[in-house]
Amino acid sequence: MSLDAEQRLWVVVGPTASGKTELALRLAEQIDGEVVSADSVQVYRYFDIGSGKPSQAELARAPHHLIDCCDPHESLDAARWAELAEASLQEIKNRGKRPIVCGGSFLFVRALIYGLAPAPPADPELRERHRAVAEVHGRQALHEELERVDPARAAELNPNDFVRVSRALEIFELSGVPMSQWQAGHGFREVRYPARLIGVAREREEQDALIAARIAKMFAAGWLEEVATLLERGYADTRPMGSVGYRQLAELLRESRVEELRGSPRLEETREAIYRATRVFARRQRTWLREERVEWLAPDTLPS
RNA sequence: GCCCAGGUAGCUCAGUUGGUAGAGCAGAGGAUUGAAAAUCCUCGUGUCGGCGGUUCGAUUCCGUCCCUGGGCA
Repeated sequence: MSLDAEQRLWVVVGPTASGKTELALRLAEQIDGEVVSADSVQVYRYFDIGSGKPSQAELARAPHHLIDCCDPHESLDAARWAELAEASLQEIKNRGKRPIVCGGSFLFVRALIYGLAPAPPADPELRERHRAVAEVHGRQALHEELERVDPARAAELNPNDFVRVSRALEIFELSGVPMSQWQAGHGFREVRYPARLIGVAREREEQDALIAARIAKMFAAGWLEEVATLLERGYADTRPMGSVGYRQLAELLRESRVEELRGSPRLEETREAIYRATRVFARRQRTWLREERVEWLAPDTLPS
């Protein structure tokens, strides 16, 4: 192991179901490390099965951080996650251990490694206002508003991309400074944590098969029942309920009860839809990773 | 066997008053600076079921055959 590798922050990346958890655990065991999860759904308590949280047995193999760290109503965002992750890194170092970041939420990973532009944080009231404007006047109207205050950012965004248009407006309304200006001063140029990105290389077909197997396992483990319980407990409108799989199951459970769904064709259709949505998600993850320099390891091997 | 409704993109379907056709989903690629498992963008030639006929020209009209539903026997 080179000195350089020792000093850098190890980050296990890769598309969903590619084997990140196992690789991270084996690394942790090898170097006596602790795992910091970079997963936008696993941070939420109670969303256990469908988010693919590590099992009890896996959790026992190494200490884990940022799993179950917040309530589903809290809506943890990338900036807040990065703060928590930094705190975890510090804590681990103080203990004389080594952290291994592991996860598939790459904006989170980027926010940790490079930080985000120091623009103002999200404001729920403004977002609600933007939503209302878009509803009444259309997304175009919101984009036109952005064109007036931040033409540079407006030019980069498609008017339909409500989420980003709203965020750009929000930044200007809160700070009086256009988002494009905040970005120009930041640009992901400064590396705060030099990182070594590692992933498990998979053929496309193998990857699809792993996704299918994983979904089958989740249903066998009682995913449908988990979602039904979460809905009963009032988590219908939370962030994680909008994630892949939870979203589809929640919709299904809006009109049907668990008992009538078990083994039904409708459940089978939903399972198919979840499989497809997961593959689409994995594709988007692959797009993120193309940008980064990642060491792709053959399955069941460890980095040198 | 007869009657009715269909057979159009991998799937579900729209459409062409006759000038060889387009949506959604799927699939592929891309973007991504506090919603990120979110959000958004780009990419559509397919014997328009087969064979004949009418026509300058048929996926469209006519005939016939095949297939799939449904009804009557």
